[in-house]
Amino acid sequence: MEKQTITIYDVAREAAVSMATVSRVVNGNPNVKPATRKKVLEVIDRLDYRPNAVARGLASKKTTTVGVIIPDVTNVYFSSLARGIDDVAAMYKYNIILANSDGNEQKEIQMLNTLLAKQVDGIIFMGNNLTDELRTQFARSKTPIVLAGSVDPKEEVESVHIDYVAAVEEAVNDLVNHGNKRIAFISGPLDEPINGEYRLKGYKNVLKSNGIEFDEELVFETDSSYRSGEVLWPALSSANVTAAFVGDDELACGVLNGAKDAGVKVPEEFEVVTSNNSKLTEIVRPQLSSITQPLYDIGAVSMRLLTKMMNNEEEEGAQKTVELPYGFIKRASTK
Amino acid sequence: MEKQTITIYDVAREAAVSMATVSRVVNGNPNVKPATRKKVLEVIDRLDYRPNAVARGLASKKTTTVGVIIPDVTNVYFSSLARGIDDVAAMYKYNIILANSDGNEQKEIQMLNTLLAKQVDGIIFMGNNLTDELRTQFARSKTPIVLAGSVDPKEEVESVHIDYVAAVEEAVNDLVNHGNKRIAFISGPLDEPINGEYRLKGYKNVLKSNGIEFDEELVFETDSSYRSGEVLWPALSSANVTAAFVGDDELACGVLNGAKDAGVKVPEEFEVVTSNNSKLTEIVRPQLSSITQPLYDIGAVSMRLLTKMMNNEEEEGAQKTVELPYGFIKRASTK
DNA sequence: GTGAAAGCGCTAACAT
DNA sequence: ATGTTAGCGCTTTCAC
Repeated sequence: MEKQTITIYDVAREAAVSMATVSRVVNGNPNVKPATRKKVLEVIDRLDYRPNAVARGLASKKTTTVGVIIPDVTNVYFSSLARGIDDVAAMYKYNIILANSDGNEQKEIQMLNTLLAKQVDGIIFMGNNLTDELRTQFARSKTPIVLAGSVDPKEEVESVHIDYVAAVEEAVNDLVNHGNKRIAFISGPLDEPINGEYRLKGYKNVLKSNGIEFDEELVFETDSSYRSGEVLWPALSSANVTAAFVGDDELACGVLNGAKDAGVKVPEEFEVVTSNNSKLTEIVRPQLSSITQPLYDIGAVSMRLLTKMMNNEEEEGAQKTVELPYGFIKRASTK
Repeated sequence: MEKQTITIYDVAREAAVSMATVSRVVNGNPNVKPATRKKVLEVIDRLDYRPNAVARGLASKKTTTVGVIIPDVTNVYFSSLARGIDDVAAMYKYNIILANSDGNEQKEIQMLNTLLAKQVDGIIFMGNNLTDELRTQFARSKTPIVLAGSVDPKEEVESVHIDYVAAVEEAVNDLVNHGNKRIAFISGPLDEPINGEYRLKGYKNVLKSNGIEFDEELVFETDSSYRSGEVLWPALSSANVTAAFVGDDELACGVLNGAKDAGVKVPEEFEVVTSNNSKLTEIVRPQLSSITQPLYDIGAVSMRLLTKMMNNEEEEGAQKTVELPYGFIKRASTK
């Protein structure tokens, strides 16, 4: 004896009204006489009726859910963005389908397609490399998409992020001002525009305006893991580096600990600045000076922007790119 | 001129077959002549047809999506579980609706209801306090639910976790073996069973079997934040503590740094063990000895269990509780 | 192996 | 203010 799912029709019959009326009260449509509303509400309560969102989605062509493609929830940078996204989503009554991609293009494309199949009303994409293939796939559907915490070099897709070039300039400038000439540039894959294009440009700009020659040997490309940073010191040391700009906090913690474990004095002999000001920067000793990014806000603003796009509230010809303010916080890892 | 969404019916017409047949090839039903299948597939490709998962969900009463209620994605403990959940979900072609609750019962109930309204096929609940109200709400629906990384003291809901009592016993025993008599018990809210019931019991058990009297003054209840740990040293110090068991890694990092910043030598003068063996334990100096929990696996196993429940593959009268093995890793924060 | 037809539970005109 | 009636795009018997 299966428990029968109870539908809008059951409520209508019990309340002796039409399903249209039930639908109206469920959806808060004001065109219902208070007495009727009350009666319907009672029946709904008595029958423990719950509107079926799937049926509603099919009929209305809106699912009030948005897809979120994330490289890895386990990474604080991304989970901070995700939290901002979810909070704003909840505020606007949306839910989030979260899918981990590991930054793998094939997975990203595949996720995108399942999300579209599930009729999400919009998509937030976090990823470090917006390939052409991906851009093509995006274009296939008319579902609004925004990039959170990343950049579309071609500026075809809406995105929310900070000015990476300027932020890195500020950080590296600090290092130069302390007299450092040989400053390492340490980051994840350079084929990710955020690293190879923007951050590197900021780094080079500062060197140039200070008359320091750019030295290819001081660019260290790794993955962004703690471990990769930890084992980097010997290489840094033999390159006679006295300071480092690092593009990721976990990586920076590794670099810092690797140096310290080798007996190097920080910041006296070696200065480090990092990029994301996540919790980690305060947990290590010495605490890490860092560019500050409003991670939560980047997520929140992305989602807010997406809600506008989903409601066609977006101004025509509005800028595709939202730049949020960055900052710099000096801690003990720099002089 | 809106781009018309193309449906199964369009494909049927173009391929000169019935929609039933199209449905069959889309769903991999073998009862289709190869030639027909080929023809249909061609049309699907040509028309760029994508099955509408919402319509499918309405007709089949399965959405292939599961709800995941999580206190905070930003917390590594939970995000690690979440990653395990999502990976296994993906493996079984499910998607995840992720909702942050902040451990707030009202939000949890509300999320639960939206998830059910969205007709999720199952739910994974992460939370530290399974209240009666929540249990009642769970019972209202027949949707399978499993608890990940937490315990239902009444054992009414399926759950996956480690043996917290035994794990804490092992950790505290280590501390006792090093000659410590005054060992602090530091954790988040004691009204969460995992803290106030299981962990505390393990702690007391060890004291008892070693003839050490339990001292209420050595129990420190805080929230689980880094900051709360950081400011705890003065209190610990005046309680003449020589070691501490801590129930959360962030909290433990705070405790450790607070002590170190006050000039205390770790582990010589003060030993610390923590509970979750997250990345943080290796990032701080000295590195933290810790209970090890297979976080990713707890998530993965929870999801696997849920898939079985969703397919009614679960053995009748099977144990409601899955206990995964814990471990203990000695690092530099203990002698 | 294939088709016809009846829903799935709801929204959204359109009437009244 | 309320009811009637088509769908929404698909799955799923049940025939053939």
